[in-house]
Amino acid sequence: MDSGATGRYQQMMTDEVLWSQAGTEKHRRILDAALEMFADQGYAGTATSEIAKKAGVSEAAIFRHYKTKKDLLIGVVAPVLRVVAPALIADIKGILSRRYPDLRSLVAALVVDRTAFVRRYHRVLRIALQELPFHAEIRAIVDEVFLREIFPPASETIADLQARGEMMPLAPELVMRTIISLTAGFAVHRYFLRLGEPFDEAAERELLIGLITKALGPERAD
Amino acid sequence: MDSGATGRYQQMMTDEVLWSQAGTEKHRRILDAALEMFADQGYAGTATSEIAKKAGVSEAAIFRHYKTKKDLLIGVVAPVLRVVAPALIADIKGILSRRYPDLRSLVAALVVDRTAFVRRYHRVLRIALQELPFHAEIRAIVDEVFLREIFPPASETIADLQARGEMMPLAPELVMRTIISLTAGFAVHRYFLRLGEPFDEAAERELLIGLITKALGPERAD
Amino acid sequence: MDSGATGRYQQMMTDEVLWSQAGTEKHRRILDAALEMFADQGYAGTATSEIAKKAGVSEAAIFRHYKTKKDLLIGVVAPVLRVVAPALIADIKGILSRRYPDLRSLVAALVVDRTAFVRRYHRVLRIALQELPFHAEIRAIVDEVFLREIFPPASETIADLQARGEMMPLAPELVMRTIISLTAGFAVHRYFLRLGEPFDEAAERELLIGLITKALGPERAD
Amino acid sequence: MDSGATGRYQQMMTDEVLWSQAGTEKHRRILDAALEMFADQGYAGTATSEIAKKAGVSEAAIFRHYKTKKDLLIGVVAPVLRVVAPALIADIKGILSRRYPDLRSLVAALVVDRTAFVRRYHRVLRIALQELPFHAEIRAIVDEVFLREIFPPASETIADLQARGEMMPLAPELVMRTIISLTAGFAVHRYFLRLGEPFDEAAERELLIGLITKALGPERAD
DNA sequence: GATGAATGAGGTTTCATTCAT
DNA sequence: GATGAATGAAACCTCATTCAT
Repeated sequence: MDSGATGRYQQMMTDEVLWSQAGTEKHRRILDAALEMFADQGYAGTATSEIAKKAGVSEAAIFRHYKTKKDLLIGVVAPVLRVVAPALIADIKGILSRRYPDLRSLVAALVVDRTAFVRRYHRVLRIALQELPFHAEIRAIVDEVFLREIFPPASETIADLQARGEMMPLAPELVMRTIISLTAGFAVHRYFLRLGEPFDEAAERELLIGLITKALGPERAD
Repeated sequence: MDSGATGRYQQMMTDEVLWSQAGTEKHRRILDAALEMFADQGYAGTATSEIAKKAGVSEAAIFRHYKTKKDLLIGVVAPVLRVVAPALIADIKGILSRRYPDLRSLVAALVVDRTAFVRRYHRVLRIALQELPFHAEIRAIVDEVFLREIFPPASETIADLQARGEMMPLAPELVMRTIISLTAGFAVHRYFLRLGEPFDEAAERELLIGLITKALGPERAD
Repeated sequence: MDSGATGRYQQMMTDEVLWSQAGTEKHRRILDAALEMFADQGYAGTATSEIAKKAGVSEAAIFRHYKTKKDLLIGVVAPVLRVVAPALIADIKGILSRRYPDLRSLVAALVVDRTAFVRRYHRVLRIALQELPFHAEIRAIVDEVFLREIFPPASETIADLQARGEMMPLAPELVMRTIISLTAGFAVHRYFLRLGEPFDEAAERELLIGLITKALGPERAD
Repeated sequence: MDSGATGRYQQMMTDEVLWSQAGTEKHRRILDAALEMFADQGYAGTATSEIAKKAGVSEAAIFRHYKTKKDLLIGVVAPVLRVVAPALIADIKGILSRRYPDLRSLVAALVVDRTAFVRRYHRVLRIALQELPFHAEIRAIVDEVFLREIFPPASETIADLQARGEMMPLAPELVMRTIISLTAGFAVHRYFLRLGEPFDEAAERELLIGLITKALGPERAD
């Protein structure tokens, strides 16, 4: 399901690589269990004892690796934000360095890539999103990664597209917010609000691509 | 602060009306305190004792009115969803029953209305959003209100606009998702990610209106 | 066993008066249990669960009254230091305001009083002594009570005795240290190092009185 | 710093000699760390993990040398009590075997010796004192050393002095208690209640000597 | 001989909830 | 109707100790 454009990191970023901090098998199981339970029940709604049970370890084992429950949360969330997000950027650059016949092709490449990312890491992203308002530590990571690693290259690319007349001359922040909003709307619909309906992912993705392209495309003569 | 277009419910839905369940001053203070703390710290992250202290009542007083903590959550969230949302719809109908020179004017009327709504109730909405994944009760209310009270009239209106050639012929779900996504992106940026930057609300709103109009406007000849 | 000179506080300072903070019977039982266990096993060596069990209450009951275990320690120790010690002083003043045929009679009155005090409160005193090095809070109380309420009147009395030629002209600190050291040596021997031997309290007290009198009495011609 | 009268053991009893049980550098570091932490935080208030960290070894290393934490406590405290105290006695005997012009010279020699001892080992003594009530093992050592090695020769010497008319005919236990009480009062003031005041050690020691001499000296004609 | 990982038992504290007054 | 006291259960976390490597 991952198209070739998705980039190399998809294959590499197995959990073993992602959780390179975890030296032991048990440590990895702790992270796996925490990831799943935090995603399902929220951070505050999950007891460390539940995580321990699900991981098949003692509760004390958790606290050997993480001084506090909050440290565990960071331990689960940070790698994805720190390691994966920058890898994404590298891929975006690859995508953008190619030539596209029109904005639509570009958006299509981007969206396919992004939805694959969301599909792969949706549980961690869900946790990060849910806990963002309550944990300054997570906000700090997001701020840092975004401002330092995502915003500058993305701005550059947007400026480039706008210079070529392929995109409306909107502020880069607004462009990014638009793409993120619409993609997130798609993802929320798809992954977080499971309404049990059948979901034709490919078709939906095409519609999303169309919407973004239309919203951001160059102004036509009225 | 609420423009005239905002509709009648704004004036009516003071907290006293909203919390019509609350017969006594104390009851209202409990709901106020719970609203604020749930919004700030999340449901699971807020102790009933904290709510009691902030409300200036005994903990037992809370449990006189609500059998369980979860009941209190519902008591805080449900009125807005049940009372306010339908009132919104009534207003939307009013908005839509008028004639507009073009889609843009319509979207403008809608967006102004919606952002006022978000501004007014953003804390309750935040709670509802945050707790949606964890509480079937809230999901049920949202489902019910949405499916029964919001979706049908909105669909009808969308179909109407599409019939008039003012809007792309997209599925009503997608149209609504698009409006919601972009408005929510705006609101999140505005209310939940306080980055401390100055924020020119009127200008930003114009941009939002432009984006939605462009995304959903009728297909131009290529 | 308390001679008339012992003063009024002995009769008054029952635990009910001492623990006036304790509104409930259970609260008092908590303080009683904590007092006993801290004295027997030390603060760090006593679990709150043990205190709860001995008091016949739930562990949570302890933490309703005292936010932390340390607060409980202070709650046990402070009243004796704050309420009883100053009452002592008042009595000392009474003792000293009388006329005595010689230093020995004065020391006798004092020692009887002091040993009665130690006998009455030896467990709290033991705790205070044991925990003094580890808890700045207790040190602060001792400092305050001593410097503010004990030292000044005692100094005055000592100066008075020295002026009358009844006592060696030593610094008041040293006089007090001598009395306290010898009395404490007596008390430690008597109450804290239970060597199981029979102990003729009255006779020992006489010896103590003699020693103090001799040590502090006026210099004889050599 | 140690005057000549202090005796031979001062030079010998470096920690290396004292902790002759410790074969390795690490073992010695463990004992050093335990000594310091037990003195500062008490036995029950010190975690083995803290000791390990301060010693720069693994926690397991501690348990290689000592089966339990209590064994470590004994390992820290016993040598001083078993090795140093008897050495003291030997010195006392030396001191006492000399002839003194009067009781005061004798007391002076003793006190100088004893305060030097306290200065040298005050941390171990502090631990022993603190933990005495809670550990039968320590009490047993103290009892044994005292009853077997200190009491008999000291009694003999006291009897000797009393026979020579240099000392009041008090029970040897009381004589020893008096000396210990007053010296301990001095030491507590000096080492354990650091009140931050300047402290003229030599002058204070003279006063202590005077007090003991006066308290225990022969009865003058009244 | 030393360690890092692991743990069972238990530490203090908090929680939502009940109940006598 | 309101409260302060009370609590069982469970929260997070720490402890002394063991053991495979």
